[in-house]
Amino acid sequence: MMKISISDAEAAVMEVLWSRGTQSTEDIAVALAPVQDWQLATIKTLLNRLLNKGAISAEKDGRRYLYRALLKRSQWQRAQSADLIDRVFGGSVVPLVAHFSKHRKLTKTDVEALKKIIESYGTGKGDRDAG
Amino acid sequence: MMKISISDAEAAVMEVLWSRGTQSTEDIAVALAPVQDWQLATIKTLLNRLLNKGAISAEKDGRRYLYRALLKRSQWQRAQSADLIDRVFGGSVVPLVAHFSKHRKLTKTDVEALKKIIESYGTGKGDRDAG
DNA sequence: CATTTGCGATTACATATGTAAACATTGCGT
DNA sequence: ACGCAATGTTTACATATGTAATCGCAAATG
Repeated sequence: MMKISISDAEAAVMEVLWSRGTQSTEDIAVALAPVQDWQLATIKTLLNRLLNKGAISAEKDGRRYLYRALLKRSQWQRAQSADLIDRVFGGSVVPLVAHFSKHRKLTKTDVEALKKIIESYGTGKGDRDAG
Repeated sequence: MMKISISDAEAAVMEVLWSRGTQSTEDIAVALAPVQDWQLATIKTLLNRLLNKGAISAEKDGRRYLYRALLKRSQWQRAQSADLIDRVFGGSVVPLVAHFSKHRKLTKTDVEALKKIIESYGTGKGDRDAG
């Protein structure tokens, strides 16, 4: 299982597939319009690159194609996190959280949420995916 | 204060300056030798790019230069973190930690450390930098 | 003083990425 | 059946990045 790595622009397209499921090029263009000032051509290019990388699949639907994410969002998030943690913080989440804490980037809600996560850690309360 | 963005290879060089302080090209080469299979020329290129980006400064020392990091490691870590959190997790650390938790990537020690951080959060125990 | 040589500066070149235009194909409407 | 419009495919081109080689100059050396 080769590691798929996608670029930022490509991730924007994936985001649409992740949140809206199977979509046509047009659908994606519509979904991205409010956030990305891209020509349709650009989206076509990105879809192609994603296809080549194996991050998405295409299934014919009449004249056009419907695209579906193969790479899962959680896979991607995990890879991105691991990458950051390794590259920037020497392999542990702790310095990252410490960093946020130190710079007062945690809201009251964040702290509460983190407490819950930490407290329930190891008690089997957290669900785990198939990985 | 413009935002400086450095590449991965450049970060490897910064890492040396951050951990060892002011260094000459040779020093850097020596420090990197065990981890990066680079020619001296490569390091020279990277130092130049870092200079242009304003991430480091150079001070003459006889025939050579001594380089010093201008961009602080914490600045960089903060920028990288913010970037990841925004790009991948919608702006909050919580999903990231949750993610790590879910995938059992937290060691016992991590959990303890996180508890401390969370508990002391807001009590003024954490120091803050000059912003 | 002429020559060698250690360094920084300049130039090079491939791949990835952002961003698109041009081209090709094929199903639709008339 | 034929031409047009919608879609996908190919080609394009600039910038960033990884990775170096080469050039040019100042300093050390004989």
